[in-house]
This record gives sequence, C-alpha cells and structure tokens, in this order.
Amino acid sequence: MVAPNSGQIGARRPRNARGEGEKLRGEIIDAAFRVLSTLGPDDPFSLRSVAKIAKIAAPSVYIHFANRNVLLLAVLEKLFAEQVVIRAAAETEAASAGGGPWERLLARSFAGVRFGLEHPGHYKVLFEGRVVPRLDDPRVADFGRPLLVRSIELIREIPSRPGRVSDDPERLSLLLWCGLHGAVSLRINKPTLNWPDTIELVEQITRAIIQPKQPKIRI
Amino acid sequence: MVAPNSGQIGARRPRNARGEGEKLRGEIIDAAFRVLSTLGPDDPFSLRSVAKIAKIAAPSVYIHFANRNVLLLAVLEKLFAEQVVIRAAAETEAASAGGGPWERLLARSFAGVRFGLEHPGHYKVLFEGRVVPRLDDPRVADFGRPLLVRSIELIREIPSRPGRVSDDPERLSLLLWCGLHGAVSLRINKPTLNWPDTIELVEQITRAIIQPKQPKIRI
DNA sequence: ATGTAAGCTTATCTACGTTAGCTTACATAC
DNA sequence: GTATGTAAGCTAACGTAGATAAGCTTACAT
Repeated sequence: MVAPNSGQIGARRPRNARGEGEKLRGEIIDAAFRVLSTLGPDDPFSLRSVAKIAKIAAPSVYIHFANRNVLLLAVLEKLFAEQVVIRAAAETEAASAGGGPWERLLARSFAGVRFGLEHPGHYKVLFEGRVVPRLDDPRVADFGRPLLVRSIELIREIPSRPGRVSDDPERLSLLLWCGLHGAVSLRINKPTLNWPDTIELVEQITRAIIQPKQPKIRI
Repeated sequence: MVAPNSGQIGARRPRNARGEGEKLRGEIIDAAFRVLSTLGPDDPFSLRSVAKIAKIAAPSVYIHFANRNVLLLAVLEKLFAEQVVIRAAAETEAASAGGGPWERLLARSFAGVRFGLEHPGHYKVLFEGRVVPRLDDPRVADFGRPLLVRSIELIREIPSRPGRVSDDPERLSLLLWCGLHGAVSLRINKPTLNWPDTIELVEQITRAIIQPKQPKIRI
C-alpha cells in the first residue's frame, strides 16, 4: 500500500462535506492560478503541478474539468476579470482624489504596469501568450479587449497639446498600450537594462503618446 | 531490425566525409533555428524535434553539444547576431538613400518590427524569454543590449521639437524600444485588435517618443 | 586490412495527460 | 444503531514524449 496523495509529503487535504464537492472546483482554479504565478518563463503548465498545489491527486481534476484545456480557460477568464477590477479600482481611487481624465488614465496605466512587474508569471499568460489553451474557443482571442475600451473613453476626454501623432483616440489608446506593454514585457525579459523608476517610466510613455496639457504628476 | 533514423519516414541524411564532422554542428544549429521559427507560442523546444529536422538521430546532437542548453545558447547567439546585421543593413540602405539620423533610426525601427512580425517564433525567443537555456552564462542576460547602443547614437543626432518627455538619449532609446517591442509583441499575441499598417504604426510610435523636427515620412 | 571518424540503435529514467475503477465516510432509511 | 447509496476523491495503469548514457555499425583514409 502506498501513501495517499501520491507523491506528496504533506498532509492529505480534508475531504469536502457531502454536497459541497463544487468547492474543489474553485480550489483547483486557485491552485492553477498560483501555479501560473510561479511558473518560470519557459516552464510547462502541468495539471499534475496544479494537483500538487491543490493537494489532490492529479486525476481528481477531471471531476470538475473535462481536460487540461478547459481548466486553463477557466483560469484565463479569472485572470482577465481580475485585470478589469484592478484597473477600475485604480481609476476610482484617482477619481476620488480629484483626478481628471489624465490622472485617471495614468492611474490605470500604472496599475497595469505594476501588476505586470509584481506578477510576471500572470502577465505573461495574459499578454504574451504564455500557456495557451488548445481550444478554438472564440473567447480566447478577445480576452483583454475590454481593457482598451475604457482607455479610449478617457483619452477622448483629455485636452491635448498640439503634437499628437494621431487624432484618433482609438489609435492613441492602441499606441499607449504598445508602449506600456513593451515596458512591462521588456522589463521582465531584459531585467539587466538600465531601468528607471516605474512611475517615471509609465508617466513618460503615457505623456509621449497622449501629449496632455497637464505638466507634471504626483499619484 | 528497425529502420534507420528512428521514427522518420524521409531519407537518411548522407554522412559527412571524414574530417568534416564539424559540418554537422552547423546543420544542427540551423535545424534548431528552423524549429524555433515554427514553434507555437507555447510549444516546448525539444532536441528531438531538432534532430528530426536535421535528419539525424536524437542522440547524435550530443556529438557536438554537451546538452540541450548548450545547443540553445549557440542558437541564441546566432539569432542575436542576425538582429545586429538586419538593423545595420536597414540603416545602411536608408543612409545610401540620403537619409539622416531620423530616417536611419526609423529604418532600423521598421526593420526590427518587420522581422518580428515575419518571424514571431524567433522574436519570442529573442525578446520574450521564450525558450531559455537553463545556464547561468552571463552572456544570456546581456544578449540584445548592443541593439540599444546604436539607437542611442542616432537619437543624439536627431534635432528635436520641444516637448520630448526626456532629454536623455539613453532614456529615449529605452522608451522607443518599449514602444516598438510592445507593438510587435501585442500584434503577435493579440492579432485580433484593430491593427494599422505596420509602417504607420512604427512611424507614429517613433515620432511620439523622439519628437523629431521632420514632418512626414516615406521609406 | 584496419583504425577511427561519424553517426546510429538501444535503453533508462522522468514527466505528462488521461482512463478505469476503487475506497471512504457521511446522510439517510430502516 | 445498523445498513446502504452515493458523493468525493483516490490508486493503478497506459501510452506518449522527453533528455541523455552506453556502446555499436559503417565506410573511408591510410
């Protein structure tokens, strides 16, 4: 007879009460979430590592998810939903501190960048196509698009100096995303470059693209 | 008895002549190069796939490379060296067409971006940390830094309008890299966004960061 | 004819996704 | 209070793929 929870040293996880089996579903998603956050830049995402974190046997994942890809899709949804919340919270905070559209946009930008630097594993999954579910679920391609929408609205409200490279808020928002994403991605992937302070970096990128009338910043 | 070149359908590769065994080394690197270029965003880079492309048996790789990581390092070196050449060629072309520093910088930017869009597999290896050799070779961290140096020099020579977000050419070059890298990376990873023409994208990003006196562009 | 360079086969150990079917313990019925 | 159905999660096993070690085969230069 082999020890339970094959391959583990730790304690067996207490079984959920009868009728509460669905709890495990959430615990598995949480475990997958944690696995993704600690994944090296080139490590595979395995179901078995998820099971280990969740302290369950690998096949128990199949009780709640048809296969690895379905689990992955669920985690991706959670990750993107979290992004929406994080940025909205940052914007709300800036607004309640009296910030106008420029300050709010900056707050959103900074929140996104800070998240990426603090959670490179998740950032890579979200925006670098790291760990893709091999499903042709149409949702996958459009995850993340909502993040752009709010940015367009804010840009529309920001009074600008002359010298913007485009008059189209949608274009500006795309350019801004390019700059910010590039900053996070490069900083993660080329950490030995001569990186300035994050706030300064975000402000310079956002200012270069948006060219707001406002002069300096706090946040 | 099993067929030679285990697992292959194709013909056996002609053996190198005596004394020319080193040729295989180059062929293996080339094969690895090709494997990387066709790798999906989340596929593992395997020695066996390299061997298959090189039409040799997997263990034959060990004749020339101590292990998978050493091979990877060799391919990375080749990839980065190629980048230097590609950009230098673009700059030279712009220069011989009478371009000044602004046109040369744009040419370099465009060459880098176009490369990324045409070779996303390689781009991800170069700049997104996709497939990392698990070696603490100090060279790995600093691969790519030389690409920045030339950009700094050019920026120093470009007359600018007022309104730059920084006076420091080194900083500007970093910001520019962020913008361009972000554009390539996002375009690869979020292809369903509303992407403009590549030249326009590159020009807008470069112009926003550098704020050159020059008005419009051709290339 | 033979030594040796060039590349091959075989084999081992590890890890993965996934299937099949088993164990355990609680809630209810008697 | 004992039996039992079933929910919850487990073990065992299969087939695939990977990195790598050990040693074998083949054909050319001498």
